[in-house]
Amino acid sequence: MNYWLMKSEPDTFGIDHLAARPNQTEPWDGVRNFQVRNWLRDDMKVGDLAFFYHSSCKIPGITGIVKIIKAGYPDSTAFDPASKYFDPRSTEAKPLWYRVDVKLVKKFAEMITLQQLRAVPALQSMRLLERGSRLSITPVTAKEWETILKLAA
DNA sequence: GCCAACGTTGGC
DNA sequence: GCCAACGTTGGC
Repeated sequence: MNYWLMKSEPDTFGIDHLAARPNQTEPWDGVRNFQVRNWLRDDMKVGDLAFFYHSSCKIPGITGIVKIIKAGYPDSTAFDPASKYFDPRSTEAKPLWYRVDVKLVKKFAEMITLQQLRAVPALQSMRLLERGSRLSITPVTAKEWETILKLAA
């Protein structure tokens, strides 16, 4: 089983949006980066857990945990000319982009801020914290996962 | 709003 | 296949 960190802008789709969804479930679509696409398509499995991260906001940080409840399948927003994620290179016969479905597991009482994460020596090599890291989904090691969970306690 | 970092595009 | 230009991300 793998661990992940998934970024979202709280103004667009934050953890409270997810909490308000029927079944607290949502397709994670709109990813248009090949590296992340490969993880979505090949590596994110049912039962994997991910931190839900708020980015591009006043206080960025981890706000909770979600679970992958459906593994990679074609992102149909790429087929829809009306969607802002439309990509004519992707077809139903040969899909280019993928998504997974996530379900809310837990919203933290207190957000773990990016600033807090940076201050933890055990997290220095975390993918998220790498210089210039911009990927909307990044892998998290089991060790990092445990370390961060303790911060949430 | 600025700007560093970096992925993608497209001309050659 | 190189690489400059461009666009986007995202923290500050």
